[in-house]
Amino acid sequence: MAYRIVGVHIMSLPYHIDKEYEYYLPSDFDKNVSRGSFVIVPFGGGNKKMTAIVVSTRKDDDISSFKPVLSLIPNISLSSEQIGICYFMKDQLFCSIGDAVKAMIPSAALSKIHEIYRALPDTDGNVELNQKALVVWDFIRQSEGGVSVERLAARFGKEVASILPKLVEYSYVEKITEIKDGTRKKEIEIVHPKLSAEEAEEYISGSKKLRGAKRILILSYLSENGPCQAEELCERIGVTKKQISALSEMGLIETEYREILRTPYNIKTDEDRVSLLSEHQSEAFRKISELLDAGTAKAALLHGITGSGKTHVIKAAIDKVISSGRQVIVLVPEIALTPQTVGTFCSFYGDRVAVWHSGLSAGERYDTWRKITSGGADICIGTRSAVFAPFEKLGMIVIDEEHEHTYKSEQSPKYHARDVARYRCTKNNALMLLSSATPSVESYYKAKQGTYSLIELTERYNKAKLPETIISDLRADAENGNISPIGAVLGDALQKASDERSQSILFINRRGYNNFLSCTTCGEVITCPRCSVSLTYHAKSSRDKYGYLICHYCGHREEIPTKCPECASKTLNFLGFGTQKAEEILSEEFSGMKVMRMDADTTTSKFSFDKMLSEFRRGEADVLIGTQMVTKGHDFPNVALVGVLLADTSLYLDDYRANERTFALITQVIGRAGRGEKKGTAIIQTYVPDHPVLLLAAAQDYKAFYENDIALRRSLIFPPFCDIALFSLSSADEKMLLNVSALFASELRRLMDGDYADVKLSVFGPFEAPIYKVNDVYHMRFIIKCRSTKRTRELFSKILCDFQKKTSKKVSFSIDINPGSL
DNA sequence: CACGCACTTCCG
DNA sequence: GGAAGTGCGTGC
Repeated sequence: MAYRIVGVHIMSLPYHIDKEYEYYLPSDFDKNVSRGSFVIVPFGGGNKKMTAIVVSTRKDDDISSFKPVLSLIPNISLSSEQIGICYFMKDQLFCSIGDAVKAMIPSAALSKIHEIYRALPDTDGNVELNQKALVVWDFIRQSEGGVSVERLAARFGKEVASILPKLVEYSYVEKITEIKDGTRKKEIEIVHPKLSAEEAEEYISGSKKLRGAKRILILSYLSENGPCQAEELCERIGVTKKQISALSEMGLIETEYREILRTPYNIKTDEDRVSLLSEHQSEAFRKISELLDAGTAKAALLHGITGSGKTHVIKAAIDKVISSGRQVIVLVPEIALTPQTVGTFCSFYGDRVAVWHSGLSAGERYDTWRKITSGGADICIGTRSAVFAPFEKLGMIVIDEEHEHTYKSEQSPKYHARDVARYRCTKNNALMLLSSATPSVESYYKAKQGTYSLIELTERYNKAKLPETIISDLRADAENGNISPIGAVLGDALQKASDERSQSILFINRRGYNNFLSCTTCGEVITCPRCSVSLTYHAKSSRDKYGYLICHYCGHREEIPTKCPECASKTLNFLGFGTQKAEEILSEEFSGMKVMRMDADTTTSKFSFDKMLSEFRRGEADVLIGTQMVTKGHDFPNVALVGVLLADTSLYLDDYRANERTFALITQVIGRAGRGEKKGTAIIQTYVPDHPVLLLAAAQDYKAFYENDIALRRSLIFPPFCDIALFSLSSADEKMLLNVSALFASELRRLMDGDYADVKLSVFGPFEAPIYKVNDVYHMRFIIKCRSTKRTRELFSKILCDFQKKTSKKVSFSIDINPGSL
């Protein structure tokens, strides 16, 4: 008789042993097991129960060499497309299939395996225990219902792991593995009247006896008002759940449990809202329309200057996809920072929208997931992980503000939403629509090359005016002895705005805290001799008494110069200061103005963020000073002045994307000024007023910026002309880490000279990570310029597996392909 | 000679 | 990752 054999990937195994393992299905087993199902299997010498996903099935007569599948996890499975995404992620990102699955599905959907130890009653004649084991046993004996391993480990430390098997062996305790159903649906209890009005009346009037005035009250309420939610009933007439269930047991009423989906957003449809497309917008829509009609996978970049009404075009495209019976995913950089985008879509599409982001509770995520799989939504709008929304007929994925770094995951698996989106669109013959006012150089390059269709919106909607932009030279202030972060030009403008009773926004770059060295005389910034990036200051450590400057790309390191290499003056200064300091200074220098500070410290909850914004909109402060979050699209009609305190901080971040980020940031800031009737002013303070990126941003000339930057990247070989692989090694044992890093370097060289001579790599490293020691763990890294081809990935995968197998577990390895920052 | 531990091996 | 297997040092 033939048995079914399933190939599975076990969920929590490290990368180097993550492969397909085969198990047989016992003959009486659930017939529903198929590719995509989740199962529990015994694994390893101890036959530990593990969650696994089925990726293949076949038949075989001989099952002698296999272990059996233990059980099927109900209510969840992956589609073929989703399994495909997992393999794609494993191949591209060097993560296990299990890690990919975890990134994709809500954690609440998978059952959790709990190991619980419980004392056995009869312990006579047992082997004697040592002191420690006795204490542990006593602890287990005293806790009713058993204790989890986690709690024992927390109470007695890691050594319990060696004690517990003995306690089990000598029958002091038993080990129970329970599988808790993770799928907690939220249900509401609805109470129905069961009696006819006449029958109920008999109880209410007292002609039929029923004890308890409250019970009679329930009957009379139900017969008058019909079915009611139990909680509401309790609240309205002051009864308890117990009284309801008592009546239910007596058969006088009926209770029904109905699953409800938790929706954290209050969604209202606003069907009156009709938007007519301008001529330019119609033209853009027409091009997108063609791509949608093509019937094959397409990708497009919608490049539209701020205020050109990209959202209207996107909305029209979404309408078209939905009316053809397919579904849409809309990705936004961050839900909290784009409430109006979310609000807009919700008002257009009502409850056909599913909102997905990291702020959802586990239960809310699970409900949203179910809403999508059950066909209850046509649009999923959300952050990065919404790219996995389980639609079956995906027609389009929109990535709004395509250049934002939040689309790259910082945790493993370190995927980029754009790459997953492209994969999904290819498999679904769908359209990937990127949208931005300041596209990433990589995407614009692809558009220029023809990989993406380029759609441009060059005209401002409603003829809104661009603000006047002034680049203010801080060196002039320095010469006049003004060391305040608010220069003369900005100071005057602030005063003037205040006099005219209009508001101002000041933006300060959160990044860049005393981290690079600049000459206040000539504006020169100390940069790396081999790379076109600034050197980062590293504070002194036990090994370097005075601190040093380092390049994060090639590892170049030098002492802190005492004079400027360009003009020889001794006015080198560390640049960068925080929002708090700026707020302080502002209040001192402009005592009449009310200042509001908005940064990560003052907006700990999403609630406070919205609250501050509406306070500012109501005019409760003259100046809003803050980090990145003040630059995101909120309409403040009374804001006429926008200032950037120091544009340089993001220019000289030691990252090849520094220019791109600065350009995007300044463009965005300028867009904040003069949204109302007044013509706005934007003031950009800098020590390098001639810097081309600043000039081009002030002129809002993206194309010139792009040409400039792409040329730079071409000559220095940075993406899109290569891929960057960041290999990280970390360990608490510094000496071992250094040894392994050296070993890694020589092994890499050996492979590059031998079996993988055809793979072209430029290896930089090993050198210390920017933050060498984190939580007593040391970090080393290699930066490798390469092309992420099949062969390159084979090489990376091989060396990663080899080292994880060979090296002691005290050192851990990871790869990040094209990291968000370095 | 037993046991405790570091280190290696393998998991279907 | 984790359990079992291997080999060696220490302790009565």
